Amino acid sequence: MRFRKFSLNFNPEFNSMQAKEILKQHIAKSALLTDPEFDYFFSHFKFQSYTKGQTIITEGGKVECEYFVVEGCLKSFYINDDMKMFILQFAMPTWWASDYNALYSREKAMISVDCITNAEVLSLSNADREKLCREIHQVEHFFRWRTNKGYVAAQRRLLSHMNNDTKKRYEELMLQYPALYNMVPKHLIAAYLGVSRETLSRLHSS
Amino acid sequence: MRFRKFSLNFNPEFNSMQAKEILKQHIAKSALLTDPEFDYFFSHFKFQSYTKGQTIITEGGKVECEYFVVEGCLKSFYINDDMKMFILQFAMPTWWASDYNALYSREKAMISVDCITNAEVLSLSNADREKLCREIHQVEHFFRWRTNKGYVAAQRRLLSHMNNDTKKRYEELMLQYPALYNMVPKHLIAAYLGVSRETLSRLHSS
DNA sequence: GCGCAAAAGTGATATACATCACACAGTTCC
DNA sequence: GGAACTGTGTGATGTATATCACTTTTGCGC
Repeated sequence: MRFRKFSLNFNPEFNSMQAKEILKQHIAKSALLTDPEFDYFFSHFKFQSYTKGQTIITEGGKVECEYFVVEGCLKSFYINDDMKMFILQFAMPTWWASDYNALYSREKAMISVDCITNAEVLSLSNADREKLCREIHQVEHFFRWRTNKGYVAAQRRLLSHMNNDTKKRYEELMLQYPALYNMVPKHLIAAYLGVSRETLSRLHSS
Repeated sequence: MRFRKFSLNFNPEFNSMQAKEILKQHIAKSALLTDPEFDYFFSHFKFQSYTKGQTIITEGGKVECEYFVVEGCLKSFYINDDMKMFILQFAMPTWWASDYNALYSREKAMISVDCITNAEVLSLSNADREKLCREIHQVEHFFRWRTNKGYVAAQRRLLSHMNNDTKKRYEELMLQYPALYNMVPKHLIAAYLGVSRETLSRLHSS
């Protein structure tokens, strides 16, 4: 039997209503919104389907939105002058992705975002986020907590990068996201760890 | 003439009123508070003086506060099992420092904070921050923006670490904070860059 | 000013990782 | 089923950086 290694893991039945429920549960973890408040909040999101390989944010372009992943897997990445790619984040369901510097500072994107698998996302524009934050105190609260979580995670990853060798960082990543192993090609995992694909490959044999 | 390389850069006249003004200017950049609101906000801070070498947050201990630097320079750092130190942040005037994971999650500190020079800080407890965020919407707004800035900076630094060699990262740091060169010993700069002091030393000769 | 301790520089050697080159396996598409 | 492409494994070699050991310089208390 043929084993589809990079299975799409994609449910075509997915729709906006299920997405709404997933976002609702997600928000509820750190903010208290009444049902009407949440409905109003949700009305600012656009439900969007992307196919594997599609680009959502392009380096050098404008960034208008941030994206809440409902299904599938995105990556946000940077490509340097030697065309080498570095992955900042794999965005799995209930994760958010964007180029936050570009988004907040109205600058051109330095970071790209694209789809590793087919994906369903909810997009929210910068203008609408700021509007919602102004209008609903608890929304501002939610975004403060979410950003704080991201900040702590980024610091932790930086520390891990300074402190640990490739093998240790790889094991950490697999412990945190076991699903990645069969979902994304190894050279992308290498690009996340910041090593060459060859070095990553050799880890298994040692 | 003897040149005091690690000058204290310390103004004994500094007092709570000047600190208040510095904090006010800092907040005003991203939030709009009325004077009474700011006075109320400020009333939750404690003005504290520390001397060079004093520890503010100890690894393994409780973390109750975050610290706004008014004068001097702090460092937040992690020490690994081999007793090697990694510096997460140099905190200069108008910067904030704490172990944000421990502070938000009520866990024990993994990160320490101490004083590179004599320092004047304003401390704010976690409980008071949350209270103020609840009571004054603009305060929550301020902390969202501040945290977002930190998040973007941490991501940028992670990228720089994956992308650039030591020399480039050193030059970046010196460009961003020229004052550090004469303010902190070189082995601390090495600990920030994540390289050995020997390697940093050899950069100059090449 | 003297003496100790902390900081900084330097040489020799070891090592993790990058890079280049190539083989081959798996997937996709006609 | 075969071609083309993408992904993966592996050997040989080069290089940046760590580590260890030692010396020199600087800062600071007495």
